[in-house]
Amino acid sequence: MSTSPILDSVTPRTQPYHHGNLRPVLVDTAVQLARLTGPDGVVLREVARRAGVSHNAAYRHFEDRAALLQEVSDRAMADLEQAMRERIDTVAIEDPVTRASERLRETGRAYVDFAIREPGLFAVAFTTSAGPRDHNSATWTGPYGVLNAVLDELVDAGALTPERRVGADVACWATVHGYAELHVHGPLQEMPAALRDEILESVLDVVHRGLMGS
Amino acid sequence: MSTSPILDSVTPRTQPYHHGNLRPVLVDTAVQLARLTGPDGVVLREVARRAGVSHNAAYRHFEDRAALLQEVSDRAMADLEQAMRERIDTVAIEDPVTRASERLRETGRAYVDFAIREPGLFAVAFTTSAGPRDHNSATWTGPYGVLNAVLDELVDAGALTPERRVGADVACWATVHGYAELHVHGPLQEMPAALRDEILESVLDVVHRGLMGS
DNA sequence: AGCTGATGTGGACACTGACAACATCACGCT
DNA sequence: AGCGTGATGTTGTCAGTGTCCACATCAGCT
Repeated sequence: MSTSPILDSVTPRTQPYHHGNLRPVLVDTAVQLARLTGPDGVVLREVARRAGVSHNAAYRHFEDRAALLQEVSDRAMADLEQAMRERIDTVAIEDPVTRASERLRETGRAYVDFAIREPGLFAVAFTTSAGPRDHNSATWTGPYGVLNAVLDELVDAGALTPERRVGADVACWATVHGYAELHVHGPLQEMPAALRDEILESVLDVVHRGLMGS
Repeated sequence: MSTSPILDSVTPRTQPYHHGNLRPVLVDTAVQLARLTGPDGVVLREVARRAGVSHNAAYRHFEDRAALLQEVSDRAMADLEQAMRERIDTVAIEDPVTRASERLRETGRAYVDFAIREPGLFAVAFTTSAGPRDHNSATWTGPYGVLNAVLDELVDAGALTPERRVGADVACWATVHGYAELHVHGPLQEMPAALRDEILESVLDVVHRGLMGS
């Protein structure tokens, strides 16, 4: 049936018509783009291009561009959580009080470091936020769950009173989140890294004293 | 020369060819759009449409879409600053220490309130941030300048030691900024207003204790 | 063998930011 | 008085994007 063997050997699809594994590849590609350029860089057609597939192919796996972005956001949140867990586990201190305190500090440092190291992912993580599913701290997972667990350790160690435990999660979260935002996308972008780290320590001091007294 | 008097009486431009006052009108329109839809809503063609002018007219007054957005950002920053100043001036307390403390709290409340009340402007204000021109707190104006002034009042009143004054600005800023972000664009959007205000007070308590001891 | 549903393609449409060529007009110079 | 010149506004165009629709391909079941 071939009119020309040349066309037949050159033209035939080097890739099968059906990719077979497209969805995860699309997500990976989108994550890669998000790391480079943030939320606005996650362009449906560019993702398809890099996946070696036609534009529109993504619509078989995602409702929307927003749906794909949400997937990237979930991945970013998971990455952030893991970064926090890893850093927390590096604390090797016996005394329960100082141990819990230091673990809280590492939580904050990990949060800010992640934002600095992965600005694109950090941005995507908080652009399409479905928010905490419920207001019950116990069942919550993700970065917020990690923070809550560490704060509970402080209460168990007797370093944080139950009264001050109320709202402490939001206070900690807001502080490191704001610090990260101001440095990553905000007006403090140009601050040298050394100074940034130094001031972060003093900010963590403020939170520590505010929660547990001097 | 008119082929038809009807066309001549119907067609003539109701508006003069040159707008005469376009630039400020464009900025106003852009601000209006930003309030409704945030940074992404500031669409050059839509701004021109609402100003009753053709697309591209804006290019005679702004280099870029980014340039127009920067103008909106400046306006938003000025609005935020004014909101803070107004709220600060409502504090009517004699005792210098409690007066300065309360003025600091009002600074934070005003910041968060503005973000809640004008989410679009708040977002634009921090999207295109040129950042503090210099790291010298004295010459700085805008919201950051207001904060620094209030913190200096606390030092003058003897409530805040000079050592703890270092980095206090960033600590305060980060806390309220993070609190605002989490509530305006972030995972805490769905929190009821009453609870939001209540927790903000406890967060401000943490900052107060952290800076000035219990 | 043939059907069917899932998956991928090609083509369109409306929208956007940006550029280039042209139109209009206020103002100053001769 | 006339002219021209630069600022301002317009029209036309291009590439790029998200999304919809019709069609192509193909694996697996009947």
